[in-house]
Amino acid sequence: MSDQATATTTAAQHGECPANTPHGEAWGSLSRTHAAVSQRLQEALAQGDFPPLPWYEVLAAVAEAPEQRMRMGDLAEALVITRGGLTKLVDRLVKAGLLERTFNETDRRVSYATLLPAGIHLLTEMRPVIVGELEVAFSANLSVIQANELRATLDGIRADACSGVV
Amino acid sequence: MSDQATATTTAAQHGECPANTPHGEAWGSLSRTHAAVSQRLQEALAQGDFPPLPWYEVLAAVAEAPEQRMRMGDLAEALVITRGGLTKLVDRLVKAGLLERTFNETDRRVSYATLLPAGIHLLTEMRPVIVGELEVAFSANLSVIQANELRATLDGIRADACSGVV
DNA sequence: GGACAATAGTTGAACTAACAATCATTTCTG
DNA sequence: CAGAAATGATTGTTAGTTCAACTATTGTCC
Repeated sequence: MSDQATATTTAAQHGECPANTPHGEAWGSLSRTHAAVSQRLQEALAQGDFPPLPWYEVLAAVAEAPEQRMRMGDLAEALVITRGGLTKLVDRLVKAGLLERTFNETDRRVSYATLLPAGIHLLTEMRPVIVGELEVAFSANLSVIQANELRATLDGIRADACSGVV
Repeated sequence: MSDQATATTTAAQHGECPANTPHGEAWGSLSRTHAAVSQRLQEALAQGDFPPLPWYEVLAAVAEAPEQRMRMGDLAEALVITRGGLTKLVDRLVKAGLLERTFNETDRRVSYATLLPAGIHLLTEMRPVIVGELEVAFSANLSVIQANELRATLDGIRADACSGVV
């Protein structure tokens, strides 16, 4: 145990620790950048007395859907959170009068999260805050072309991460 | 401000919602990709009866630091989590025998999270799982050169997001 | 048509993380 | 040198998330 520890210690001290694969480094940057930007957005929202970031994500996702409504399962998948978590998140937005639950007559298992006028209104107030912060964080580093390239790269990675069980 | 809301409401109803700026889209991809890859890593770790992803991140960060130890504040900043959260996270790793707390004689405010042999050993077991999953997710989409470009891009964004208060 | 599996969503318990307040130590300043 | 400000870390509280179990509805296959 001690000799093994000594050996690894030496390796790390020499900087030849095998963690630093290019993809590992890229993942580290991705993870930390997500946390940093997310933190910045949360701060900006809190400063304006707005609800937390997940509320915005729900509203934005539903607003883009046809008829301003989405099935719970689809919404959970779009936000990459669990269905149980989404149920309670939507509960809070419903309680705040931003969403309502509507139902499907032909398949009574499914329920929709449907945008209410108050939700649309709040979304229009939150959006400039989000967009403004993102411009600050992204504009200095990314042209429009580069932003689209970045998006395409990340979407490709996500596709592999999801269907990657194969 | 109400006319502004009305105008935007109409826009949303017509599906020409202005949220889709290039930077906004890039952020959406970044956020969802982070969640998807993170989820995949968590699943792989759970499947091998390994501790959750944050434990790996702590161990990996400390392992790369000189003398396999880091000040709590620096570690929190590196992982982009709060100091309070880190205190309790390190508590769990200490309780598991992976880290120990050590102290600085010259400044007795600071404490270090110091890697123990068991932590080094666990790290060497977890690393191939993480690296393997990342290879699957990234290799199909990214050459080594592209991975480094992605890393540089993301690091630039993070720098702006952190120092961006200006 | 009726049992069985599959799908959609919700609920309760355990865990995790963030926020604010606090303690201890050090540094600055008059 | 004493007191105030700043720094480093921890603690209690609160809120949010996940996981597993559960209900309800629909589809499938003898």
